[in-house]
Amino acid sequence: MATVTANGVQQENGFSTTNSAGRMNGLTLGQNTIPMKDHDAIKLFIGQIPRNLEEKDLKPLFEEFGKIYELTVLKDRFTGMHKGCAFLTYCARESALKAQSALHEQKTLPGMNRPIQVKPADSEGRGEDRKLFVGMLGKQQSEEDVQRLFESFGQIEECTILRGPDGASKGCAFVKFSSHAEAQAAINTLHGGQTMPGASSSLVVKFADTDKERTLRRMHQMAGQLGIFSPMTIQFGAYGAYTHTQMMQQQATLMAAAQGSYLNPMAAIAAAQMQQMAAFNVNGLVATPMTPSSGTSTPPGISATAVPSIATPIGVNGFSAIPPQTNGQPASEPIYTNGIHPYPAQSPTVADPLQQAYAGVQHYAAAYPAAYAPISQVFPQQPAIIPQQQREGPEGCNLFIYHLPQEFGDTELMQMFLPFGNVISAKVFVDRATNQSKCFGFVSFDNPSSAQAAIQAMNGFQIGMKRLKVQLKRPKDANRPY
DNA sequence: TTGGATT
Repeated sequence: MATVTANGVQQENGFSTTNSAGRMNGLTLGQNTIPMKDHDAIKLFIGQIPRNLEEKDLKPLFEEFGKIYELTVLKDRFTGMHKGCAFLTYCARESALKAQSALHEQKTLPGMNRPIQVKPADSEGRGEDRKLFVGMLGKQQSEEDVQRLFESFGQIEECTILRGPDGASKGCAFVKFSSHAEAQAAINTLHGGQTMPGASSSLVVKFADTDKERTLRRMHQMAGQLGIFSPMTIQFGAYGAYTHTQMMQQQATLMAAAQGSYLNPMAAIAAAQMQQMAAFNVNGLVATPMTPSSGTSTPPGISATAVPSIATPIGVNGFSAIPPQTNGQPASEPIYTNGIHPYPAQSPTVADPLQQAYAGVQHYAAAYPAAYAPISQVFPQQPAIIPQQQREGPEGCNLFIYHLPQEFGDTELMQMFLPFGNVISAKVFVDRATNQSKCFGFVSFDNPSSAQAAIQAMNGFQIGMKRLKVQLKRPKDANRPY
């Protein structure tokens, strides 16, 4: 309990709040003490906190080292969800140093599998300009390995490998030097210079995102989340903006609910944020009716009235979705509406393996009429500025595809698998240096039966001289030794 | 030949 001494200096637990320098940490007005902090106080970042601990629960743990000026649990800006970390400022600088040495990596809070982090917040050292993001590390490389790699460039203040919830490395890290120049020197020498064992491309060394960039990234990620509504059910048209906004609100609500915060006011804030994004997010995927000859039939989930009239049953990016039946002639050149052909101008001959592939896929599409819908871009003059998020579906919904034609990109991959269900993500792996496809990729559906149907139909599917290999993606922890 | 990653 706090007591007030005769001279008005507040005491807690028998400790004087006057620090070693003789400065008072509290301004006492009657019974109320307004906390004051030293001018050289340090703001600490506290990491690895269980999400069920709030300020009141954390306070006792930290008060042991001195009077707390401010303790704030970090919450997600949009959902209000506890982020598992906090900022802590003691009134006295010394308390911060004591807490750091006593607690940092020294104990693990209940339910956490990594030790608590107690260190000066990034805002303290204006650390952003000397902090590096390191990508393309081998998954088995440790903090020590990374430290060895960087130590010759200067004094390393911090080295952290990013890990998933299970402790597995994400193949990237943060390395903070004591100066910008040291960090720059490391970039100059190490970036792109070598490929780590097990990494798919050469080492990436760059300055870490600033706060602003991080915020932008978050927004993009959130925009990408929209994709959990499959392209099949997303539509823009005369009422496009309304539909889109509605969808975003719904999305925000779902996100809040999914994260366990139920329906709280933050969802409304998130919805407002998303509306703002709606203003520039026009990665408009639109499903359109299947064939001209069956104009009354509409694929599941598509409301005929909402289909914009300017959309036509022509795939913009790859092959036509119309089975080549219009006049009884064999498949002719696909129709491109964006003026860009997916591969260099070539007269389409039957001998062209890729053309065969396209024709084959078209043929395949024809065999799955109910599921098949082409993709069109409704606002062709507006570039799709939100890139397709790479996202995994639930277990059993993610496919690994090998032996893709070199020319296949994300779009072609997606179109090839659309007949089997809602593709929530399609990603062809590309070599960073050459921008060339590595001829394998991933497709994620929103349900396992679509994935199974795709395996059944497409595994062994011949394209040119190669046969596709289509199988379930290995789960992340599959090849971990013990 | 198994997701290009930002506490």
